[in-house]
Amino acid sequence: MSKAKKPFLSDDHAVALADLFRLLGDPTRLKIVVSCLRAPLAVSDIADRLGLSVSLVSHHLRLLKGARLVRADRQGKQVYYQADDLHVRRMVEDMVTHIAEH
Amino acid sequence: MSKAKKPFLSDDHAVALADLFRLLGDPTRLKIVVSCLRAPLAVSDIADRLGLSVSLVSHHLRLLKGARLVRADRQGKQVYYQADDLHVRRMVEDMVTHIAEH
DNA sequence: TGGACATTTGAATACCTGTTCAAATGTAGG
DNA sequence: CCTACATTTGAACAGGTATTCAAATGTCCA
Repeated sequence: MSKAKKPFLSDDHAVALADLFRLLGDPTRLKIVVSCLRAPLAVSDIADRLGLSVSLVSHHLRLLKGARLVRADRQGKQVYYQADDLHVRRMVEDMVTHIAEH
Repeated sequence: MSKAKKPFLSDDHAVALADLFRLLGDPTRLKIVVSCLRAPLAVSDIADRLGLSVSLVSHHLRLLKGARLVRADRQGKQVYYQADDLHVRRMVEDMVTHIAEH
């Protein structure tokens, strides 16, 4: 049970957290994240499922990987991606539900 | 107890949710939101506290108000702003804590 | 009403970023 | 090695956006 501390954001933390939100702030990238929230998915599978070019998906995945929002696993020719940060994963799922419920 | 549904994002929902994240995806705007998470704050107070120009803060508040992330209350000459969406408020507090704990 | 204070608005600028296309790299099998 | 498939990378372009400055609007009080 916490004491309801007043949240304070240092400049560094603000930048770090904003970086995270900004990555989720693009519809295409957000859909990519959501699509591999539960199960690992190959790049071309994500592209097919979302109707996007493989190149575009790869560009976005690079950014997401850079922020450790997503993790890559090579398996033969294909590279499987999945959401990596547990906390962020739950938060995103939660917000998706929130939006769906209006 | 929910059944752990697979999160799905329609195009509309993706855009709406991404809009929300994008608003939080700027460090200045994020700090503005956080600064009025708990108590209503006047525009000039926010500006002073964060070391920003009043004009800049006002511009950002307009965007935040447009997304109903923030609510405005005029009291005489001053306009007090506070975070409006309960769910988002909790989410932001949660993420601030998360970032602070690394 | 007139003047001081608080906030909003608009235009202008400089920077950032999502997307596309073409080319390069990596990987498995014949 | 060569081919086919999967992914990555880089350059280029278009559109978006955070910031600043000056001017306008709103509000109170003498």
